[in-house]
Amino acid sequence: MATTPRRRIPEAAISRLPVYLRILSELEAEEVARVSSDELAELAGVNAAKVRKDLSYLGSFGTRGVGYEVKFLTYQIQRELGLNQTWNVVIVGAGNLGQALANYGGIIQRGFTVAAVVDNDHSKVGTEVGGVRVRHVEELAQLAQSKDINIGIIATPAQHAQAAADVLVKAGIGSILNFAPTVLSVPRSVHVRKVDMALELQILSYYEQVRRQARGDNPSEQPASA
Amino acid sequence: MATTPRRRIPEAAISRLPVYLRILSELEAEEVARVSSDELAELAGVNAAKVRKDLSYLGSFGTRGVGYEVKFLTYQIQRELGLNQTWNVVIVGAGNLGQALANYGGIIQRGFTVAAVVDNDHSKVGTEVGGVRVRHVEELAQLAQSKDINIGIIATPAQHAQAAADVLVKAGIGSILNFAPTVLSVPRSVHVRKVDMALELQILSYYEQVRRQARGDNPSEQPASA
DNA sequence: TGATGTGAACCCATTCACAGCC
DNA sequence: GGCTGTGAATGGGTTCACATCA
Repeated sequence: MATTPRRRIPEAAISRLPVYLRILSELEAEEVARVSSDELAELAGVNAAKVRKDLSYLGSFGTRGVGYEVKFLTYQIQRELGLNQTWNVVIVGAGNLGQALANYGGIIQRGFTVAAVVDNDHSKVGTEVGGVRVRHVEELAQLAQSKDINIGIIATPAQHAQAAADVLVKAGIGSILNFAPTVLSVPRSVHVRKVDMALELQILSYYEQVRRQARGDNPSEQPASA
Repeated sequence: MATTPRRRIPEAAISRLPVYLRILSELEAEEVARVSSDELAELAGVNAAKVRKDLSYLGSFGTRGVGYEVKFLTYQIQRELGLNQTWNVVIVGAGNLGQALANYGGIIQRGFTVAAVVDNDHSKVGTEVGGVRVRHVEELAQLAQSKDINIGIIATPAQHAQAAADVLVKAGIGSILNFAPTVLSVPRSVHVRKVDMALELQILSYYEQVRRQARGDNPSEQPASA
């Protein structure tokens, strides 16, 4: 026990750390050595108090009157997020999306390795996707163990997403990234995050509609072609 | 004025409405006529009070002692989100991602039409992607006007994302869905939503690391192979 | 009776404002 | 002097619990 007392960091703050991290890596590429909370806030599109509060959860890594050392802060955030180690992921579903994800090197980037790709379709098993041979989904539990896989990506059609989640959970995987347009039912201890373009578009639709109504437009069902 | 008094609906509630909508459409496909807040909550993975509160922002559409009429509630949520009309979107960037988005019919679904695809690369202009001819990004403002486009999707490489956003804003587009791993700087009135797999994975990494530490593991940089 | 709709209580997140330190 | 770090104040969102009504 007592590796680190590990203060509880609010979920909202955690979700912003990767944003700061990305900005810091850009700054490092530009050989900027130090950054203030004001600058970082500007670049991250949030306010400075939030940046300072978020960073203060990690510890006191800044220098009063000066700012934060870019490299040091990068290291600390990576450490906090667990990005100083490699995580093995499995992609469930070797269709279009699964293949795209496995091949898109820019997405599965430093720190994440596609250790396995599985599918329930026997005709796909054995083909090569993103540098690994596709295995049958029944082998998942065994693969997860032997390859130390902790994160699963669901890239199946909607109707198979829940079954995919069940298999992942049974294989002992605790974190799931869900690309299927489906609400997954999983034990409370499992973390699920969702990537869903349709949802995002529908939310934007709302704000566009508000804008339209504010302008006084009255789009009675179908906007006229004139 | 006074199209609808339009009460302010909390952002958090808005972001859940598309989830309810999707569940309702599944229920409708299964020919379920009524649903209670308890059932809906279970299917949406939230608690029942939240469902009732969210829905109450739209009006009193349920029946006490009974529940909600699936079709009627669907209609009301669609209406609230502006999904009873068609939105035209432009995709900026005709590379791999842009092409995938334009072609993936399941993503650009009912209510959204890919009215234009633009790119800054002249060699791509004129090719056909997702049923439309790619136009040069300089034509965007003109296209936005003539085709009544309100939503832009950024599918460019990171280094061009801000320029893409600038062009969209200048063209009068008020809502942006950003697939590039970049924080966009836009006027406050513009709504931006982000789809970013790498960010999501990094957040999951954090929770896996917490789990690992809770188990007492001590993965000193590289986990040993034993 | 049973489920909605909603004020009130609670809780988490954001922002303020300034003490503390370089 | 300037910027961090952080208690305190504020605000928004969630949950509770019950009055209300079919």
